[in-house]
Amino acid sequence: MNLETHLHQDAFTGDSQKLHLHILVVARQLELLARRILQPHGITPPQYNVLRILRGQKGKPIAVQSLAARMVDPSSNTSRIVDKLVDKGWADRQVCPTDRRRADVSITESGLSVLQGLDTPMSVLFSSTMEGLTEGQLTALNAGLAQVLNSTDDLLEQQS
Amino acid sequence: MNLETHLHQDAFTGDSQKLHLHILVVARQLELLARRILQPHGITPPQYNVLRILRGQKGKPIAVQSLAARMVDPSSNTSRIVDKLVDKGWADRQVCPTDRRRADVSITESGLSVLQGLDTPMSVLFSSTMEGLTEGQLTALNAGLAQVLNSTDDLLEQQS
DNA sequence: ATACATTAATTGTATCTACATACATTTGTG
DNA sequence: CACAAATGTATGTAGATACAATTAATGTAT
Repeated sequence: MNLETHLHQDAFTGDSQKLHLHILVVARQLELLARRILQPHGITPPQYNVLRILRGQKGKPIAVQSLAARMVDPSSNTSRIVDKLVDKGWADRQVCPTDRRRADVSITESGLSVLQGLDTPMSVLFSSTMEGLTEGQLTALNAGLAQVLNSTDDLLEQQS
Repeated sequence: MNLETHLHQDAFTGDSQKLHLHILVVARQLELLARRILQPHGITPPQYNVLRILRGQKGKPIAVQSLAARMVDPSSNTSRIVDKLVDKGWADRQVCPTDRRRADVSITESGLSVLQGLDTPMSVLFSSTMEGLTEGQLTALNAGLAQVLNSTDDLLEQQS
């Protein structure tokens, strides 16, 4: 099923607009698929994202703002996402000794084991959604999106 | 700025995961840019999406469910999005004469003129975000994402 | 015709998000 | 040291979203 069929639309005004829509639609689908996997475990995609970052710290605590900078969706609500994780016992938060404004966040054993159970289904998701692509296409797509990311970063920076 | 820098991360576990993240991050950026344009006019991205679909109907009314099928984000809240548009006088809703369960939605003159004012900035957005790409890259990206869309459609259908 | 299932849209509810703001702490400057 | 500015986090609030349940109209089978 192509984009036209997916959106029940005949054509688009240009390849740029089509790519724009393609990116939005596919992102939406990927998030939906991830949600289906995470939901039974009581985790939302942003929560999963934060847990992954925490695990990547390999024990080293991280400040909330650094966490936000590493997230796919760097909203201003990282505090509340961390709240949820702490409530569930998957993360630990304590005041940073050297700068008491900061909150050091780290993952707990329980958080690690939840993540571990998700590793396989999530990596199966990654590969199965991309399995129709050749290695060359994968590289080309990543390169192209890197270029778009460049443009959007510029445009966003230029506004702020 | 590449994805690694953007997410403050060193590497990814594979090209599939990287592409997955690329798509999510770029989609997020594109939506943010669109939001900046739409916000001063009091329109949200989903509302804009619906208005565009209504205009594409060229006067022919459309049912809420068909509207939902054509949206980028086919959430179950199309009713409430239409509510907002009707409240602002941009859309019109009336009971379908042949099937009174259905609600026929159409765009108003006022809605058309709001859209018209957004056409230029939005198409500038489309082209400026994609301007770093060659025509060939655009085509390749669209083809690649069409392939991914295929896979995600399959996976989602298979679940439901 | 009546009962039952199906379809279309809306509504309820909890959660999540955006954006602005508040509060505490730290840093820089005279 | 005093004091303004900047920084890090948390919260208040309105609006949006996900998912389930509900209402209303139509289709279908006996």
